[in-house]
Amino acid sequence: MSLKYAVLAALLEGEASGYDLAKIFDVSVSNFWAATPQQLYRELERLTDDGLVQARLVAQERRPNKRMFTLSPTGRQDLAEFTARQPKPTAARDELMVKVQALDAGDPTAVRAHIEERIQWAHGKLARYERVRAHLLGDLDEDTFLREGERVGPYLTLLRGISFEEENLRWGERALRILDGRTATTDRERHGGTA
Amino acid sequence: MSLKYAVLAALLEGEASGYDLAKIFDVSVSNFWAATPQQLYRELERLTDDGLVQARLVAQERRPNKRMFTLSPTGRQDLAEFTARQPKPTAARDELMVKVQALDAGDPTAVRAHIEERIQWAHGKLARYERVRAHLLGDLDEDTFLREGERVGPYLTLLRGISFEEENLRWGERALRILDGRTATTDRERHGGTA
DNA sequence: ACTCCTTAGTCAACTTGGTGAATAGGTGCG
DNA sequence: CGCACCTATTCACCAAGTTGACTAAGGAGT
Repeated sequence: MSLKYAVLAALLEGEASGYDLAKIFDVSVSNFWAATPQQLYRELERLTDDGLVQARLVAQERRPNKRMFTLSPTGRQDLAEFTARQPKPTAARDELMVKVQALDAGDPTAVRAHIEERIQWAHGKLARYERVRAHLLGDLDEDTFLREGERVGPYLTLLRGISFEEENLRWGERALRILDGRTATTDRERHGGTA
Repeated sequence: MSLKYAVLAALLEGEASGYDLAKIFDVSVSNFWAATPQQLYRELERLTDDGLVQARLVAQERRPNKRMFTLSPTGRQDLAEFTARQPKPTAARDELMVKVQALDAGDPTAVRAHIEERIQWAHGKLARYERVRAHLLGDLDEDTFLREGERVGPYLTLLRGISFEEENLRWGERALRILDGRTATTDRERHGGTA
């Protein structure tokens, strides 16, 4: 149900094509609601049928034609009503954590490598987020923007995304230290230390 | 695909019924992989058919009969291989954030209230996590456990869960301050201040 | 006595989400 | 000159998740 509203919320930024939305989702929305391009196209189709967005065909030369979508008044109101309804609790889905959970009965060095990749990934995400942040702020400083900007919503979700990735980083570093501490211990034991 | 391995990983703790697993998922696993009881029962059925878990019927008096599931050697190996494969990136699904994103075109006071609820929820989760942590540690202190415990996996995922909720708390408090700062500004403007 | 909660599970229907490929011209790189 | 990537979308299928009801018995609270 929420993909619908994630799309409507994304269209608050203005007219966009399915392709545009796919990119927007990729860089920012995916942080709290991931969706593949196919999901977006399908959802836009439905939203158009239900009159929540208006579609218009833009013929292009040297590029495929595209359909641009705008939030309709009905869509805007539906979205507003949605914000007032009680949200469902967060549903996390992190495959890495499943592997970490099973680490002791699995392949600890492989899992260690996955954690390192996750750390690299987080660095990349943070760099992209910083660019989104600069873009959102425009020429205002943060305090002014937060007090007077017309759209703090996207900034707040961005802050959540940033602290999520920072937390990923801190957790990852700690996890690596812990795992390294253990292999060190195991080595010592192997050479006849503790036992 | 990962629900399968989340279940297998949970069975590393020992034999459990579907009902037990539902509770385990509720308090700890749900943090990185949420699942409803129905999903678990279905998955256990499949895993039994595929020989990855062994099922045994336990007749009970004054309680409904139950089926207890154990990880089979094949299941254990499948799980180990899974840990070595590259994980998919995290897929977040947070309805509250969708509402926050649309906040400026929606109902800011309602969203504010949702954030407050989220904060309360996070407090509750943290309290439960502390109990899980104490249970995992047993009589060891953290350092010893992390160096010598046989199963650090569940502890590491728990740490991630704890810092996630702490981050929720910090973000929530900050978001509330920001929103309050804005209504204050709006009030001043209404009384003829800034313009 | 009545109701609600807990244990323990099953079934069916439905809604979402994910995968992979097809189409098709344009651009950039070496 | 060819190959890979970018724009832009669609189709078809398959996998996964969600909802709600139903069964059944015991215990706890009012």
